[in-house]
Amino acid sequence: MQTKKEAIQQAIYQSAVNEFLEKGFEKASLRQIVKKAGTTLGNFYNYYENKEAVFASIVESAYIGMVQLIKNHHQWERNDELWDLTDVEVWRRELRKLILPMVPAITIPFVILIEGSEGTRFAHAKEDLLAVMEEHFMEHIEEFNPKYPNPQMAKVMAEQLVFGLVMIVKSNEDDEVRQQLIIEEILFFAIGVMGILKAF
Amino acid sequence: MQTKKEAIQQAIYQSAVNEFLEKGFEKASLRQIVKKAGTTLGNFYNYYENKEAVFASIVESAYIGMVQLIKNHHQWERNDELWDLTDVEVWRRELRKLILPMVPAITIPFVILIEGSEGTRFAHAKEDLLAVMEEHFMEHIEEFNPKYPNPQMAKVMAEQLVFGLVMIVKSNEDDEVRQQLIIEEILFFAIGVMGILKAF
Amino acid sequence: MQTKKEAIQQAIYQSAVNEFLEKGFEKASLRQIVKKAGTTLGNFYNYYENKEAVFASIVESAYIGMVQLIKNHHQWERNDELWDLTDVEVWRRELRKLILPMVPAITIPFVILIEGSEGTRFAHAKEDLLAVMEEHFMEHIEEFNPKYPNPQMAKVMAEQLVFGLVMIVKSNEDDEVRQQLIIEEILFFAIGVMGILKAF
Amino acid sequence: MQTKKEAIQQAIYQSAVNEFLEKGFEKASLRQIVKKAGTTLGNFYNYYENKEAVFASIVESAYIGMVQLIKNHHQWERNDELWDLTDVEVWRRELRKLILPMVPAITIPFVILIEGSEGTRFAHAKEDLLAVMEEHFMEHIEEFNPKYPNPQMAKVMAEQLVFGLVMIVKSNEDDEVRQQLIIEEILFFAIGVMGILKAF
DNA sequence: AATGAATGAGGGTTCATTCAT
DNA sequence: AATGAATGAACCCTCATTCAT
Repeated sequence: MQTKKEAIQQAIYQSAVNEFLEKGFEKASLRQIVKKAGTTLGNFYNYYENKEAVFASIVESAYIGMVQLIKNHHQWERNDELWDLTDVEVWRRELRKLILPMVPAITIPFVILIEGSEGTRFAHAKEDLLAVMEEHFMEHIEEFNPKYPNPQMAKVMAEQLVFGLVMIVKSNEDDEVRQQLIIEEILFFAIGVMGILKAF
Repeated sequence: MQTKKEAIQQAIYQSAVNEFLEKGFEKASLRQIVKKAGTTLGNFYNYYENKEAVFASIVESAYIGMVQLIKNHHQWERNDELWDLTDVEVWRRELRKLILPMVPAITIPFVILIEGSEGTRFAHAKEDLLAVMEEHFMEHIEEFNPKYPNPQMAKVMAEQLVFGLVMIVKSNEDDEVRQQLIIEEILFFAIGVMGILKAF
Repeated sequence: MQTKKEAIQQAIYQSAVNEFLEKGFEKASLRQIVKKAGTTLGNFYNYYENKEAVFASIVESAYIGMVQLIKNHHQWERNDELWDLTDVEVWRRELRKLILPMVPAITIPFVILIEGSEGTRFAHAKEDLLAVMEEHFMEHIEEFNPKYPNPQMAKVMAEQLVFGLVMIVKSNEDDEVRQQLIIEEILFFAIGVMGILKAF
Repeated sequence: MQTKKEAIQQAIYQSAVNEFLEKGFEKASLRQIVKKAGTTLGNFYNYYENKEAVFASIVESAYIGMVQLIKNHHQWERNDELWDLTDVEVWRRELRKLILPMVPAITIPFVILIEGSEGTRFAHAKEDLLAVMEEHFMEHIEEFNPKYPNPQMAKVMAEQLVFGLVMIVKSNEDDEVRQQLIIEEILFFAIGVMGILKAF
């Protein structure tokens, strides 16, 4: 049975998720959070140490997952022959295998971590991820067309891809749909990147 | 000759641009703006009616430009044969002609309008633009592959493209470079979109 | 045998002693007290009525002792010939006899009563004691040099002596040492007072 | 002419002096300060950066004076023959010459610095002064009676003397009286210390 | 044109105490 | 006997805006 204590904690947690998702850490108002959770400001501090603590309780595991992902980033595409494929549908199938394990990490807490961490000790998370991804795109450029004249696109691609994943999660609540769209998103990037690299 | 009055107005304006770009309208602090502009809080109100007025003065013409762009969106790609091209380099050349007139609109005020309008009467601008672009992507889907099973990608694409343009402007101060990257960005989208549509 | 109930009460009591000694009544935090006592805020109220009650339980007997002391203050130095002595060492010996009975009253609770009572019903205790002692010093002045031009020193002496006793207790945990220093303290005052009175 | 601005600043300053003197930094309430100054909490921040800033404005020069005093502490009693005097009245006269230059430093801000600094960056000032004074008393013990069995009294003396000066300032508003009492206070200590050292 | 004083609302946080379980 | 949830007031501080000078 769920005790009342847990019910309120849950209510605060959920209300905080909504508030942080909508406004980010700094703009989020504890007064707003507790009001929507049906309790009082003083009582909030019986459940969480402070504003950052409830934020941390939301994003912490997403952060840990992200750190893992970054640590293993050299394994992201092991089979190099992937890039030789020309049939998009085959590509899609191969990508799915590659991407599926990462999908469960891409959730609302992940979105809050990326978009709403300013002002917290997680503020560096977004930049860390972007740095790795930029480097990753850079490696593709080096490999496929070292003479590509716009390497600044690596950074743009990194930010854009992360932002795209964030948008997919925010706009779609169903897990199946999210999964599908994430595959499409990454396929889209793979095709686009190869495309602009080819010609020069 | 620039009078002193104009100089102060300019200083406030520029300081406000920096502040709004960095923090958005709501988080921006008038105290910070006037301090960096070398004047005082009270004097600010001799030049602008209030916080939103200076924001508007920055963003207004970018907004008008955007509205124009939206109004003419059906003309964005007049020559349909464009999509039949297979040589990327030719595509790039054609796109350049198409895109160049739009480039001057994609500036810092545009970025502020898109990213920092929350809490102002321009808050809807971003959504308006996204709506048109989503519709635009939708039309491409209808035209090239009506059976494409993930039409939600139209929205993702729209948000992503706008965000990419914003990132390009924020990360690159040189006009030439911005222009170049904007072309690449749109080329990237064109290729990517055609790619994921092809297979189904 | 000490029951568990008594053990907790003891723990709270001791924790409160430390907290009140360190911060005084008003700055002391019940949360801090119960945490260090290993129990909870709610449970505290099963043992004490409120914050002031636990303070009173610490300070009460010291207060009663002090009231007794004050009531008998005319007996503090019965043998007037004491003041005729010139040999310091003899003085020290006589003072010891006089002072020893008072020493057990000068303890940590006494210190808390004097230093930390603000905000409680014991707040007046310090002033009461000081008033009597000031009067006492005044009597010495009257007796030995009625023309002494700085009778305000009586008040200063009173405050200083009490404060000195407090410091001795706070800085020295050993009973023997405390006793020794209290004798020295009072001897120091006796000599000093006689000294400044003599000359005028 | 005193402008209104200065009047309010003065009112806040004076109100803060009273509050800090009475309660110390931590217990002092800005709300109380501004209420007594006849203004509002928000307006306080037009005059001072924060609570600690107004505190600093009160004690800063007293602190600087104290640091100077400590730096020169080896000069406190240059003429060693002072201690050979037996006539108290001569002693009093010599002490007066020695002490007078220090008297202007012993003011209300000094009292606040010593008694009310906890929680501020001046918190160490009291201990610094006490350490030097304890050492100073220790030197006297070493010089006049190295076998004195209660060297812990050096610390007690230090705390007591400082406290005595504080009390003199708090209890007497007239500068002449303060001066007179400070002389007596230090004479009292000189006599007392020499007295308890003599016998062993 | 320029200053900055003044206001009032809102921000996060700590507190002693009460109460249902 | 024990828990800790709940309350409401107080804490320091920042804010955009108004206004008298």
